[in-house]
Amino acid sequence: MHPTFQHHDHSHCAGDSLARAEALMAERGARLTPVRKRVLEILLEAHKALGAYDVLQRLAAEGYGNQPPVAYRALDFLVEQGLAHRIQRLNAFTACMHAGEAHAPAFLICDRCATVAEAPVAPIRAALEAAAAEMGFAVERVSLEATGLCPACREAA
Amino acid sequence: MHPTFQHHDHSHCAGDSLARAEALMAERGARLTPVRKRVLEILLEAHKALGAYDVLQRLAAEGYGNQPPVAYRALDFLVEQGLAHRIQRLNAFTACMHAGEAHAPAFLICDRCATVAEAPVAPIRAALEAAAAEMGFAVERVSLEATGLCPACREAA
DNA sequence: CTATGTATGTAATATTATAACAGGTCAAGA
DNA sequence: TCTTGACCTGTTATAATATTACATACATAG
Ligand SMILES: [Zn+2]
Ligand SMILES: [Zn+2]
Ligand SMILES: [Zn+2]
Ligand SMILES: [Zn+2]
Repeated sequence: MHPTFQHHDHSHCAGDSLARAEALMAERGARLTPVRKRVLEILLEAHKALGAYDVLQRLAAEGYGNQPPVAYRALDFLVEQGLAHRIQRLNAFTACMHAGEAHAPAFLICDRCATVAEAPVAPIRAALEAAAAEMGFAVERVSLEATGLCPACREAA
Repeated sequence: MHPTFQHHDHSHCAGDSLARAEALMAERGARLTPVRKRVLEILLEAHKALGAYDVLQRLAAEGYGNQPPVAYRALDFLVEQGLAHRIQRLNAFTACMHAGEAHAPAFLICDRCATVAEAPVAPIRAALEAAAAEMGFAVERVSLEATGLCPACREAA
């Protein structure tokens, strides 16, 4: 079973990801400011997709600004930097589990518990690009999102 | 080059699709009422993704109701019946070019002109389902959307 | 220090979507 | 025929998501 779906001490992977993120940002000269860092932490702690307003609520509770742009700007930054992904289907955001690794992820979204896992699908992307090229279309960005039931919810059902 | 991206007399494919839709609905005992039919026509005429409010505006101009549910209900019906698709990335809807054919489409969305084409990707879906199964995840619905440049806009650029 | 670019805070507004309820149509069955 | 029930349409109101515009603060380079 994939680690995302296993019961695990999540504080570990959150800590690791955070450290990796800080290293990456330093390397690139990008600024992981307090708000941005806190938003990343919030996403990592949640381990599932959160809406911008969910994030905003938590920020506000901690003394950061409580207007939508505060959340959207931080989230947009994280997405640009590849530290988070946007899940179109949910109008929500999730921390990237492979920051800096140059990956073309597919997202597996549980309909029940909203857990989001990233599946590796490089070959799929290649196949799509080939099909598109035949049609004369130049692919730039791909989003591949699947909904269904995660192992835990499947058992429960 | 794929037909969607070619210059073509679009009234033909719109007419064909509409006829096919009526046949399908009759077969299933579903009702393609005037509003629903008109919405499908609007999508077919546009040949690109339209937002619910774009559709609504046209409906209202023709004497139908001018409140959001009028558009959303018709669009939801068309999507349920497989006569249209929702494009998550654009919060928009587009007529299906293969109604009744049981297909798992990928959408190629032009960043410039918003034209949307359906690419056939049955093998891709199979590959994704296999990858997900290995992680214990049961896929139910897949949405695969790519943005980029269509042939025409590519030439222009 | 001062200018410059960048980040944050806030108000206002735009865009997308749904809930809840009132009538209207139509066909099946008493 | 009349009633019932399913379903479609219309409308009001509101929720949820997202952006624009502008003011302020803060860093760093010159
Ligand atoms: Zn990722
Ligand atoms: Zn689940
Ligand atoms: Zn289709
Ligand atoms: Zn184009």
